[in-house]
Amino acid sequence: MSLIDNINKAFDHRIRLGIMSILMVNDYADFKMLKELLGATDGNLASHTKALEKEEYILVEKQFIGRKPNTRYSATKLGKLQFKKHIDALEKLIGK
Amino acid sequence: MSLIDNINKAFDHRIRLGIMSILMVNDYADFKMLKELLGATDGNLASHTKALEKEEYILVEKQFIGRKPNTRYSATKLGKLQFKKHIDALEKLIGK
DNA sequence: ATTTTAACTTTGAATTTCAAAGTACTTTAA
DNA sequence: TTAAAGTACTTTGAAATTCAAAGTTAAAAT
Repeated sequence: MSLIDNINKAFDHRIRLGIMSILMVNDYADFKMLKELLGATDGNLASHTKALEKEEYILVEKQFIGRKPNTRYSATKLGKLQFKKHIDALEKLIGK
Repeated sequence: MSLIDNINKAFDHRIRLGIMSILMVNDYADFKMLKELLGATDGNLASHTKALEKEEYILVEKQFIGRKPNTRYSATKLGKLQFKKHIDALEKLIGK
């Protein structure tokens, strides 16, 4: 068991780290919100949300608000758990 | 200025994060030590140290110990500074 | 009616990651 | 003493990932 075993590969990237951080404190965030908060381009954000969705760390819900499409994201129970583990591992790694 | 502006891309990867963490508390670490602590393969570790070297975040020194080649790494002043900034940014991001 | 804006998705090129194989010795064992 | 095994990396190139440009579809503004 190495030093970085509990560092989760899925959260290695700063945009995915950002997405999860946002979804830990907000029940939902939509595409636009994530995009603005993270300063990501559309395609880039889409691929990172897709990666987290694939791991089942976030849930994607598509709906219409009025007549406009809207995609909103939330963290799954698994995602929250794994993210917490990741943070703990990070703290252990850097906190000494 | 977005949420993740101060998250340093160079430290996004867990192996590079591990290397820097080790070099923050140890003046030096050699290839073998990094490899064991991080559980990385040779080629993989080499490419991550190269990436950090390119940014001038670590210093690479090659010497012989007895008759064996030995490569040791240390964090540069810049590397330490940038890593601290990164950690601060991480804490801000995840600490609520 | 036409242009602009919004909210994404698709695409594929560029970059990054990774481990297998290679290099250049040194050490051990026969 | 010479062959086999180990050490300490480096090189290579295939695979995976990242990224933004361009595309799509429809709404809003002019």
